[in-house]
Amino acid sequence: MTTNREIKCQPECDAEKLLKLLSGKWKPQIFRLAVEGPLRFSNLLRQIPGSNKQSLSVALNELVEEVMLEKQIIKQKPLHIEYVLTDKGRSLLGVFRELEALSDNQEPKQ
Amino acid sequence: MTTNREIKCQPECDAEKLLKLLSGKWKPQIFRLAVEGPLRFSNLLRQIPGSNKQSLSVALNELVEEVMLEKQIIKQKPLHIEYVLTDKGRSLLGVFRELEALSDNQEPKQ
DNA sequence: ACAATAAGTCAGAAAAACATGACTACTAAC
DNA sequence: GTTAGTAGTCATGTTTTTCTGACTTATTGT
Repeated sequence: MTTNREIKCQPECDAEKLLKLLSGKWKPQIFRLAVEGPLRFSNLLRQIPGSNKQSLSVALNELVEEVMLEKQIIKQKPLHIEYVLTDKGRSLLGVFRELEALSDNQEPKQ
Repeated sequence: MTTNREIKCQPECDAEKLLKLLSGKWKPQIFRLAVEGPLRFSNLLRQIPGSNKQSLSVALNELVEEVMLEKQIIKQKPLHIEYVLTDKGRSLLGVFRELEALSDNQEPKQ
């Protein structure tokens, strides 16, 4: 009889996989930018100073693999690729909001 | 005029620090066990298969440092140490619940 | 004094994550 | 056919994280 079941997560549960998916070095920034609109590779490189092609490429592929982003080939004049937030990806915003709420509350700084 | 400000987080914001704090290899499991009651070092080692002293020690110290856990010396018969979830630590459960809600919803498996 | 239990620390090794620079593939313009 | 733009991959190297096993400190029991 477990009276306190506030977290029901098991060792290698989905929640932990999800957490891991969010916590790469550049993933949070990618999310942050993705909510503002479709991402393009070369833009990301410019918009995330200190990052690099390889790491961004890996991060994007992982996020596409987990259906957080969708990769779309835009067949227009200069033919390019857009990474768009999926519904699943969008649903993760709640997690970020929770995190923000906490850091706002707990470290009010003056 | 940013019309879509769903995430206001800046590159090295508190939310990302928080995320990083949660995402060590053993931290989520430590949290999961901490909500069920005070932790003891030797118990953790047994309860988290595959972990090791060094890593748990580092993780616990970080969590204590960030006031997620409190270290208490119990002056009783076999004199031992307990790591207890603080209010701050408890407030992080919301993040885990968000994560769980998502993984439940999105991968219903059957 | 000696052994046992609890809670670690420390140095070094191994594994995982991340970064760099050179290179590739495709398209379109000149 | 050469140049330029976009979107990468690849091999390699560096850095960070995690693991292992030996050692330490403190308390209690015999």
